[in-house]
Amino acid sequence: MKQVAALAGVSLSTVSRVVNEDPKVRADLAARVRDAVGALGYRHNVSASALRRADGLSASVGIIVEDVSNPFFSAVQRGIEEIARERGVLTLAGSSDEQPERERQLAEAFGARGVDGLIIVPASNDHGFLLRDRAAGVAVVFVDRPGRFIDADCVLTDNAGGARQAVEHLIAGGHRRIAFLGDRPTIHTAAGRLRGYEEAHARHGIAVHPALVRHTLTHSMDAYDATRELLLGEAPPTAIFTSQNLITIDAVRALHELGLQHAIGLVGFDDVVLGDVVEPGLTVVAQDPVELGRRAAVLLFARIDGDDGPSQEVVIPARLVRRGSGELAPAS
Amino acid sequence: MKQVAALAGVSLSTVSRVVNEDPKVRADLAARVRDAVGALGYRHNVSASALRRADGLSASVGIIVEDVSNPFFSAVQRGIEEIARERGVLTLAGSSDEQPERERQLAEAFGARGVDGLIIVPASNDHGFLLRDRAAGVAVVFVDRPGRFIDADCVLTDNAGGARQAVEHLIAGGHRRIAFLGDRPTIHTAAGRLRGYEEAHARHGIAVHPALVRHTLTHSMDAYDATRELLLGEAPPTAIFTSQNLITIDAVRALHELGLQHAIGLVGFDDVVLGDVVEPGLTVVAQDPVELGRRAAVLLFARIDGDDGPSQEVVIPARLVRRGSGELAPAS
DNA sequence: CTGAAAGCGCTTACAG
DNA sequence: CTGAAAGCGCTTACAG
Repeated sequence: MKQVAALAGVSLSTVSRVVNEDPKVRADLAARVRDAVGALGYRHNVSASALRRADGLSASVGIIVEDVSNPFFSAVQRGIEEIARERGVLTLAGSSDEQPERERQLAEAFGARGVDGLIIVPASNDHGFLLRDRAAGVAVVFVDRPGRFIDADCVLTDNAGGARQAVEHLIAGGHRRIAFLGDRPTIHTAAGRLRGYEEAHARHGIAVHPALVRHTLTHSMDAYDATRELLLGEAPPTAIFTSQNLITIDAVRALHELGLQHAIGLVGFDDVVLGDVVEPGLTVVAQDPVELGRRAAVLLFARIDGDDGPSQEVVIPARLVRRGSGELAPAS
Repeated sequence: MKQVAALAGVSLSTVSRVVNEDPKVRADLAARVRDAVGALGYRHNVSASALRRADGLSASVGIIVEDVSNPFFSAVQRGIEEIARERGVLTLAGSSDEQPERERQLAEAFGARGVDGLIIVPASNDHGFLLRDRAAGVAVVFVDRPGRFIDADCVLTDNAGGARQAVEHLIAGGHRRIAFLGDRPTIHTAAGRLRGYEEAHARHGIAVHPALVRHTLTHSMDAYDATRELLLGEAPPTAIFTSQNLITIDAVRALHELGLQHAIGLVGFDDVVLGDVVEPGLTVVAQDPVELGRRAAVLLFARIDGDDGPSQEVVIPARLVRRGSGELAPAS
């Protein structure tokens, strides 16, 4: 910037004003500065700028998801990026891998880079550590799951409602022995979906069979193994509700290998690529992850712009998509 | 930091040294500083630090891919993150949407935030604009496709070799009329895969039928429509080579809707979720996108660490995975 | 080993 | 409208 000022024959202040598009600069001076910028290949240093500027904004936000390569979360990330892009805001992204410690480290690292806000898919069960960041002026919005021990905006899918819908759909089809395959029950979404599963049973006066409820299917083949065990064991279910995209994929794989895909009902939470092509087609309760991301970003930028109203909880409904696997009648 | 110094009763210099883990600070002073840091909830400002520090490093790198929500690119991003994480380096990510202008803007925006390096999936056909960033000390590595008009490291899949393998596999199965469904031919990967398709034909003395070669299938239903047109037209192909994940998915969908999935051979470039469950299973030439990302990151950090050897081109082979769709004999 | 001072690249009252 | 000066939060020679 110093060089630009020298070449243009103006002061640093003037260069700064031109770079920041202050309209009060005389046209000919501005033109000279812009020429110098071009000639020198000057690059504005946003970090240095943020250091001194009144609002302290760095025009960047941090995103913490469970795993950037999970299609669900990468779609959330994409939704955030779309809104951020309109404002010229950049996104930093990191994967917590569902580890509280890693989540904390990422939040801290983002904070240390001066992000204006943080959009977080919670991994830990205490987000008190974010209070400090917020006190330092960092906006915080949670997405997919609410934060804990902190009052902040969040954008959620109606997990219980979606799961209830899925399971009631199976019940309406005549199923009475419906298995539940879930992630760690400590995860908010997993808990909500389990609740929906139970509510659906309760509404129809059907008992939940504890042996059919399987949790903590977190690793690559867990749900595959659980599906096999359930189906090959005694008193197998006539239908399965898989409560998450990766679990659905594993279960479908197991069903196909056992040749039971036309015999056992299946509804999954989250849509899955090729879900319409597999036979039978996959009946799912679909979320809209891009929309989840967009809404979270809108909320975040409202806070960055100074909105200090009470915190909001946005709930987005899930949509039942019938494709065949959920419309199979029980064998008996 | 000033407050920390005051509370600990030491100078700013000492606080800075402790924060940067300089071992030459007396233990009791260091302890006092750390206590003060804890008590005050002090957060280190990495941007301000980078401004003054000798190496000028911000411990962040920028990633530009076509679309962060495409499973292929999100896996690349994940691979980069894994390597970056080991070094405590953060990743900024953005989608170019295959638009040169957008790619340039992202690179500039990342540069303005002082990233130490850039990993780019090229969208434009002239990366001369990066020369300026590089002169300013920003390392550059390309991934998936090479950059143009700039001498830089890149990590590529063997596109021509993989495509050749795929098409020769179909030829070995008896196919002579093999369609090619591709992205914009200006994209390096698409061009390489087309070349492999042509080479496979040439090696076996088979003529390529221009009517079976379809390009620029960039939008959501393009490949679906193209598949229908080819199959419902006169002189349809007996097999299809789809040169990219999204195109494969569209083509499979069209095949299934036409009920031709067991009649028409198919090999796709890129693996696809549920590709083993669909019937017939999808034969693909699989890339390893996570590895692509990892290798690119390793190369980038070597440059950041000062490696100024000649630029490298790393080529990773693609792997044929037989699952059924590529082993279908031609109908005639 | 520690501290006072200069300065990284920038913005912003404050005069003029 | 423009410029000189102070200062954002930090690091780093330089003395001591």
